[in-house]
Amino acid sequence: MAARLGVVSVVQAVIRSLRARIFSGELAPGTPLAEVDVAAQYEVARPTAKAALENLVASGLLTRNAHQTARVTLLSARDALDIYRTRAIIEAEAVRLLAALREVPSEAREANAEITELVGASPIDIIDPDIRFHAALVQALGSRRTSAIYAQLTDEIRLCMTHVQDATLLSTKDIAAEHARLLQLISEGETAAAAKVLEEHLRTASNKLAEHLESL
Amino acid sequence: MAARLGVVSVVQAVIRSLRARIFSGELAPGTPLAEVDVAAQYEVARPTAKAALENLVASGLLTRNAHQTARVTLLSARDALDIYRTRAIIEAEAVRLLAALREVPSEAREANAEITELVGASPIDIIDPDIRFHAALVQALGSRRTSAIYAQLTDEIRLCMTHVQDATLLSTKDIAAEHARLLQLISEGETAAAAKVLEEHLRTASNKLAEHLESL
DNA sequence: AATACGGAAATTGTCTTACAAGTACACATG
DNA sequence: CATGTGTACTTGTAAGACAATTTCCGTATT
Repeated sequence: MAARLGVVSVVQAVIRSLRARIFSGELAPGTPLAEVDVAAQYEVARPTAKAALENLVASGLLTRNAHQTARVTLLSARDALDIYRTRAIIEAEAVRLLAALREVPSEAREANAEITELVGASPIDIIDPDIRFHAALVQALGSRRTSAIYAQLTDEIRLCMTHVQDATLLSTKDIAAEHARLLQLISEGETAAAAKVLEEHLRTASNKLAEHLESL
Repeated sequence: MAARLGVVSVVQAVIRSLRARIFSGELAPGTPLAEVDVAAQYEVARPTAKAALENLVASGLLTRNAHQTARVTLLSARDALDIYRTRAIIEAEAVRLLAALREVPSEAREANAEITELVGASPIDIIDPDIRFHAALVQALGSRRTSAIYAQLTDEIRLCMTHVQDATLLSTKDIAAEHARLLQLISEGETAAAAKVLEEHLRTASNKLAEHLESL
């Protein structure tokens, strides 16, 4: 049950901290993270810092070439479109299965309820429930590997969000409404229609996102 | 252009060698790989061996718990079904796109021609062209991340193959015939039928595979 | 003045050594 | 025979050092 403790290993702890700082926006895209600096900041040995950085590079959160210092990944518009296209493949399949079973995951319903309550809040606050909503759909597939792959994508999706930061790309109300419509189609067993709504939902979101990234 | 050289870094070289040995069957599933042993074999420092092992653990080729020596992953029947289910999601989407464009990737056609020529050969020899056939379909999606994810899955697929080793699960002739039928449906623009054939192709393969793994 | 060359600084890649911490297995003991 | 303990083995982390590579800046040349 070590997973419930905050620290499993020093490397893991550093990884967690860096991830949190990246997602919070404290470490903005492009920020350099040298091994010695990270080691000094956390008071750990350089190999430890190195291992943490390599892990984050593998996740796509950091980018680095050989003999160059790692930097927080700066995603392009092309990247955003690619990420959303990939997630759409997985989520569409999940939605088709759920619709075939006419099974609406309770976590998805709860996450969307949370979004509905946050109509006036900052767009940053809806990132978390929004991600939980979509993750709940994928989770329903019940595939360990599909979920793992989607979790990886989720990291990059969150990174996308930090790029746009406070920019309001879509209204909270619209998002909640589209989610609700999707859940309704699932409950009605409309597999094709549900998949179509999801794909359209992701397409409009990624277009807005790409448009915003292009303007940077 | 360092990628064309055999050695980019020592860690990478060790990773490559271990991967090859795992896929060749020299390192059978369950084989323990202690850090000190790997370091001694390749005459590298333990941290270097450690980094290589950690990379392979991340790929799923090796398995290890904290403070325990890594072992070549032993896949269960459940794992095989999960792997094939996940790859089916991605490949089905690729096939649907290709059929919509009526575009048959030349690499897929060439890979299947290679399989056809190997009707009498050992089942091990068709692993490579078979994997290339399926990879060509996914490559056609033109998505960097989808391809990367599929490449990861490919590692586990190859690992599956080493588990069954010489066991003839499906006849080479049948495989080539199903591939040919799939390509034909793609060229005819039969999106739904092509996807269905692919899913059936993967389902029968994974069932045979799972059945065989269950009996171990 | 612009460009090419050369060198110094910074950073990563790897190795060596060392010790701490955890796990597993055998052994002794009740 | 079951249980607890201790030891050997393995991994986790640290500290220091040197090699290799890249980047950047200053200098010299055209």
